[in-house]
Formats: sequence, C-alpha cells, structure tokens
Amino acid sequence: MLKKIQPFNPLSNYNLAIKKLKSHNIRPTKQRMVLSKILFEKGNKHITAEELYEEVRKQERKISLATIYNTLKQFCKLGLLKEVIIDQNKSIYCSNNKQHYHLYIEDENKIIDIPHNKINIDFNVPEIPACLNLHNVDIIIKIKTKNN
Amino acid sequence: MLKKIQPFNPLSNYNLAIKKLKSHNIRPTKQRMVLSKILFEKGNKHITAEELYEEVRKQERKISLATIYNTLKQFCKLGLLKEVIIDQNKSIYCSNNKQHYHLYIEDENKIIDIPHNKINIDFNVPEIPACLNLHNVDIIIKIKTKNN
DNA sequence: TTACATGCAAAGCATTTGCAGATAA
DNA sequence: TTATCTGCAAATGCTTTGCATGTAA
Repeated sequence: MLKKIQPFNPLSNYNLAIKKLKSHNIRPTKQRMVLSKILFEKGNKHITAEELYEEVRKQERKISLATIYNTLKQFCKLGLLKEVIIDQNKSIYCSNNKQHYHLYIEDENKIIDIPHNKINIDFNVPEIPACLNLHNVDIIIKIKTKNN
Repeated sequence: MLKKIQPFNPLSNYNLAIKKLKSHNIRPTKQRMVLSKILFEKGNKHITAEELYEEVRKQERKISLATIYNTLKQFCKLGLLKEVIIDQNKSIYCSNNKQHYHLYIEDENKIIDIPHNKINIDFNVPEIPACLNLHNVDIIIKIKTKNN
C-alpha cells in the first residue's frame, strides 16, 4: 500500500520525505507518494519535470504535468529538492540532501554535485548583507570543455 | 554621427565593442551602434532585454525586441556581454569585460559582480575533464537574505 | 548590386493558473 | 462533510524564427 508510512530511518531520503510531508500537514496522496518513491528511494537523482513525467508513465500510474510541477515546487519549498536552473527552458531537480553545489558541463548536458567544501568564497564584498543566511546559498558553475 | 568610428582607446568598452564588430565583419548598423552606446559607454551595466528596449524607446530610436535579442546574443558570442540566467523568465546581460562571477540577491532582485579571485574552486572532482578550458566558466551564486 | 540586417507577427516551449471534479481526513 | 488536491486546457512570458522589406558596402 502506498499510503502506509514506513518507520523512520535517518539514512533514507524517502523516509525523510514522508516525514517532512507529515510534519507540514501535507496529505500523502497517491501522486505524492509515487513521486517521492521515484525521487528519493534510490539515492541521489538529477531529473527534469518531463523525465519524471515519463518515469511515472512507465510505471503503474499517470500523473499530469501540472501536478508534477506543483509537487516539485512544493518539495523544493520543504527543502527536499533543489532546483538547478540550467537555462531558459531547462530546470533540473536534484534530490541530494547534503549541502552541495552544482557543476554543469554544457557540451555534455551533464550535471555533477560538488561538495560544498570544494568551493571557497570570500564573502568580503561590501554590498553583501552582513547577516547573510548561509543556508540559502546556491552556486551553479557552468563550464564548456570545447570552444563553441 | 553614430556611424563614425572613434579612435581606439583601450580603456573604453564602447570603443572595444566597435573594434570587435569591425574585426568580425559585422556591419555597424544604426541599431547596433545605438545598443553599443547604451551598453558600453557608461561603465558596467546589468540590464535585461526589456529594459534595453525601454532605454532605446526613451531615446531617438525604436528597435524591435527581436533585433534587441539577436544583438544581445551576438554580443555575447563576441565576448562583449555575459548573459546571467537568473530564472526561467529573467536573464540579465552584463557589460563588465573583466573576468568575474555573479552574486544574485533574490529578495532584492539585485546582481553584484564578484572579482574572480574572491572564489576559489578546488577542481579536484573526478568527473571534471582534465583539459578544462577555464575561460568558459560561469559562476552564479544565488542567495536569499530572508527565510521566505 | 547583393549579401546581410531588421522588424513584424507568429511560433515555440517550459511553466503556471483557473476551475470543475475528485479525494483524504 | 469539507478543506485540500488533481488534472485538464488555456494562459503566460520570455525568446526565437520565417519571411518580406530595408540597408551597408
């Protein structure tokens, strides 16, 4: 049964996700459970809304794109996902729940998680507010390996 | 006369722009000159396509949005501008021609250039191609100063 | 003269929204 | 029962494109 909540296991992103839904009074509907399973059950994922839509279609159910987008957005707000905006018409959702940044290799259309300690930022830029909340920092590094 | 090419002055982004157009056999049309003037004459700018369209309208001419977009893209290819993709429906074009990265403060909708030496990246990530061309690195740091 | 550039309107595309019907509690 | 959620289709908003007209060299 999808509705059944498994016992909490701190090592599982999936269980963490279900717990977050509960604690935020968000109903564990069929759609949300199916999406949580795909996103959080098998380790870190980088996936687009369209790809997620396809994965659902390959399985037992169909979930509308509108609901997929709404759910992705909601999961982002809960901190379960991170949206990585690649360009005007490409966002990738990342289910790695450790603090990290993103490297995007343009030629290969490939995204790699970078542990946060690989990047050092000297925040001594006068315009940056002093009381900066460091939890809300996203870094996207875009590289090209070839010239055009 | 807009068409007249001023003598080259290495300190002027505007003259650099005109020189680049010439060296790439791109015709210095009225539209391109008007846009170059706005973008490069008065130091570093951060501007959207729409804002640029407005600035032109406030002046003597009208340039279609299509041409604005095409020109911005072309200038990016020539290395005269840098496109900073903020989100799905916001790109900012930056005329700073020194090597730098970008800090975007979400709550204030404000973008700040960061000198490249303020950020140190340990590129010892196994998946990164060894022969990385470092000139093609873009870094965008997005921060929120408030919690929602 | 002719290759290139412009501008309009239409198309493209990911994402969002309004709303009627469905569902969880 | 009722507040919330879903899904469809339509709307949105930025950007690109096709093509006829205009322009630089």
